[in-house]
Amino acid sequence: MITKPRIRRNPEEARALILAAAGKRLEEHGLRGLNIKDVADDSGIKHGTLLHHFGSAEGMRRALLAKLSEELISDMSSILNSDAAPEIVFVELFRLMSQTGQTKLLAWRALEEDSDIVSKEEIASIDLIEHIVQRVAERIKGKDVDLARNLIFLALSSAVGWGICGPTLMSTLGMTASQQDQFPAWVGEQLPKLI
Amino acid sequence: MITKPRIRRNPEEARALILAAAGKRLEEHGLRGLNIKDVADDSGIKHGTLLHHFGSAEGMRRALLAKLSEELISDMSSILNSDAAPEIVFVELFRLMSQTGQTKLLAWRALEEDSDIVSKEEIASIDLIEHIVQRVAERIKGKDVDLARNLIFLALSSAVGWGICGPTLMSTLGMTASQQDQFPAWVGEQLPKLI
DNA sequence: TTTACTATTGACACCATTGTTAATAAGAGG
DNA sequence: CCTCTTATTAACAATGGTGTCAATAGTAAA
Repeated sequence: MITKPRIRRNPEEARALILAAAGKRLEEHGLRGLNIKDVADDSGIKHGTLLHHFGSAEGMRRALLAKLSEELISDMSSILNSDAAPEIVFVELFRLMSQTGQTKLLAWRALEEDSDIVSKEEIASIDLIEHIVQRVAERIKGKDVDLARNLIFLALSSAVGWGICGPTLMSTLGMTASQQDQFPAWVGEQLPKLI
Repeated sequence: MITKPRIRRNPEEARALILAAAGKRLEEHGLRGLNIKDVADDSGIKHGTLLHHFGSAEGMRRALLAKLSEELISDMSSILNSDAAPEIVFVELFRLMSQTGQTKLLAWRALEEDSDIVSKEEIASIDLIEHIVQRVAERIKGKDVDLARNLIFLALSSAVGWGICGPTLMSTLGMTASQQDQFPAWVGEQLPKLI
C-alpha cells in the first residue's frame, strides 16, 4: 500500500496560503467563491485542514476581511503620506480604489452587519492618519485642521465611490471613456483650489 | 378533513409582495437573508409559489436588484432635477445615499460580476440626466458642459463613498460626530466654488 | 531512538437551500 | 353551470456547503 506524502506546514504558512487563495477567489468569484471547499482546493489542502486552522468557514472569512482591511488602510496611508504633489497623490488614491480587490472588500464590509470586526487594527492607524491631517493643514493658511480633514475625506469618499460604481455612474452621466480616465487628474487639480 | 383557504393573487401582486419582503431582508440580514425559504415565510407564501413566479432563487435576486436599481436612479434624478439651491441638493443626495438600503444595493452590485443586469433601465434614464447636466452647465460661464459633468460626478461619487464607508473612514480620520454630520453641508458649500 | 505534539487526511454525518412534481383550488370566460 | 387556466400547496428529491472524528504522519524535543 503506497501512501501519498504529506506536506507539513507551520500554522502561519498554512494560514497565509489559505488567505491568499481566498483573496483571489473573492476577486474572481465574489462572496459565493468564499466557501471552504473551493478555497481549500485552490490552496492545495483539504478542507478539513482549513477548518483546523480557522475553526469555521466564518472564521476564515473574518480572517480574510481583517487582513485585506489592514492592507487597504496601509496602502491608503502610504499614499497620503507620500511627499508627492497633491495631483499625483489623488491620482494614486483613485488608482488604488479602482482595483477590483479593494472594491469588493469595501462592498463586502458594507454588506456585513458587524463592521467593527477590524476596528482594532484601524484604530491603531489613527495616529498615522492624524499625522497626515496635520501635514495637509500646514499648507492651509491659519492651519485649519478641520478644513484639512474635510478635504481628505472628500478625496477618500470620492475615490471609494469611484471604485464602487464609477463606470456605471459615469456612463449614465454620458461621459466618454477619456473623460472617465481624466477624472482622477481633474480632482487632483480642483481640490487644492478649495484651500 | 378541513382544508386551509387559499389566497389567490394575481402575478404582479404576488411578485410585488415577494420583492418587498426580499428588500426588507436585504436591509436587515444582508445577502444571506435573500434565500427563498425566508423570503417566502416573510411574505406569507410557500417557497414553491415563489419559485413559480421567479423561476429560481437567482431569478428572484435579479428581479430585486433591478427593482432597487430603478428606484435609486429615480430618486437620484428627482433630487438632482429639483429647483432647490445647490446646498440643499447636495445634502439631500447624501441623505439618500446614507440609507442602509441604498448602501447594501450598491455593495451588492459591486460584488456581482454581471453588473449589466439593469443597464437597460438605466440607459433609459440618460436623457433625464443629460437634461440635468445642461441645467448645471448654464450656471457656468462659457457653459462648460464637461466641467458640469465632472462636478456632478464628484458629488455623486462622494455621496456613494459616504454611504459605503462614511462612518468608518471618518472615525479613522478622527472626525467627531458633529463634524461627520456637517460634512454634506460642507460639500454643498464648497463644490459651487469650483465653478 | 523515543516521545509528544499537532498538522494533515479521508470518510462520514448533518443541515440548509434549492428545485421538482402531482394534486388542488380559485377565478375568469364560455 | 361547465371548462380552462394557473396560482397555490405539500411532499419529496437532490445538491452542496459545513462540520466531526478517528487515524496517520511529519517534526521537534527529550
